[in-house]
Amino acid sequence: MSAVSRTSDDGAVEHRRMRADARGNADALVEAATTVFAEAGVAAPVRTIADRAGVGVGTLYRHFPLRSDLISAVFRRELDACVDAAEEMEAAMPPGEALDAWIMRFTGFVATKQGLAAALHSGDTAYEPLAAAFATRLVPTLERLLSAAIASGDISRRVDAAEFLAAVANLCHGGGPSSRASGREARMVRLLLAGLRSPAD
Amino acid sequence: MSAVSRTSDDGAVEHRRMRADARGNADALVEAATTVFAEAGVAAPVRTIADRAGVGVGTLYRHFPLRSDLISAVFRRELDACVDAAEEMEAAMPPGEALDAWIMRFTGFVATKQGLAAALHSGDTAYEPLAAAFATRLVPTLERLLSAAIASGDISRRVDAAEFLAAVANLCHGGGPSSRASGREARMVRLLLAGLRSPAD
DNA sequence: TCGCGATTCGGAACGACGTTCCGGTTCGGT
DNA sequence: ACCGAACCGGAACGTCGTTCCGAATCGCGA
Repeated sequence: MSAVSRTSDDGAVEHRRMRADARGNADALVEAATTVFAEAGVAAPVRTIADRAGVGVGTLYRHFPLRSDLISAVFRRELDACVDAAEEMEAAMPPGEALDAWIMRFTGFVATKQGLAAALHSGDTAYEPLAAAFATRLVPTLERLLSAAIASGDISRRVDAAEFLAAVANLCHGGGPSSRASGREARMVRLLLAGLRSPAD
Repeated sequence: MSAVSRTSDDGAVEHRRMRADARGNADALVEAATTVFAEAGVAAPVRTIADRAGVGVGTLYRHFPLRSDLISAVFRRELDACVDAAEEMEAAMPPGEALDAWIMRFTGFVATKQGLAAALHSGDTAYEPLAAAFATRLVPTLERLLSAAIASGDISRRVDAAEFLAAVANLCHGGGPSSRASGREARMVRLLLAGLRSPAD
């Protein structure tokens, strides 16, 4: 474990001690991946991303040896925004509402990422670091929201935060790039939230 | 639409007007696929199935031109059993319990079929006939159960049967071939069911 | 300013996969 | 027993993820 100032803790791009061209390519790759993922989902062919970045596949693999590294780099920013939103919601509304609002926020995040949830639960070991990154940031946030909502009496059931998060993510897989599918997913997520209110058996 | 006696309505094996060797191979393929799907999930390589059946890939594609045809053939029997179970449950218990029991039965069915739900929602058009077959058999069953439970006052929310079914299936994707994952999924499905009891907003 | 070595680049190459295709084989009615 | 139709098997093609290495490039020290 040589300690040479990693910019992120998930194996993504190192921004120090890098040649200028290398860094330029890494940035171009993240940008290209962002576009391609949005258009074709996270399962998009690697070569498509490399081509769009004007770079060979070798270069892509040099910077992101694991497929999950590239995905992490692309979604880390949005993930942070999602976590930050929780703090604002906690401050602005009662626990029960904050919980609902944040879950719906999370739903919106996942629903637009075609194939993200599928990748996370594919069992493919290559995605475990990515799943871990999500869990590290998201699970504590949800735990806080759940605890507060229980303390205030807004919800009556105690559930495992990781389980609940995985469930919500799973609920958002649905029907490819089609447009109005999001309505269906949101309805089912709301149903799940309603379940938290119903008395435990 | 030439009407020459199809044994099933989803494009699977024709059991009439077939040479004896052809039919033997078709049966061997279904049997092999059953084993392989159970061991490695529905995404298992085609060649694995052909090898296990002692047959070339050409033969496999001759009998099942669409991947979904093979999957249909394998799961149709279990699917029928699932539908039949609903009738027994309706006769044996009150509507609310019957609904719960059948949904958990369905959960058990889907949970053991690695990748089935993922395939159904992959957006790949090859799976649309399969999805249609599931919907045709399962949706009316769930609609009946839901209506009865509403009429008896056991549940208070009205939901779309197809949506709910898709949601339950999605909930069961989780974590690959690992063993005790089913507990998590069942818990979340129960939470969804609890949501049906909570008063509509 | 120049040179040289470490670093990075690009794409050819490999293996796995789904799918198509066709020459050879086998069935089964006559 | 014969012959055409139906069927079989696996070679072959295109796509994908991933690895590998000779060639090109950068940037530090002189």
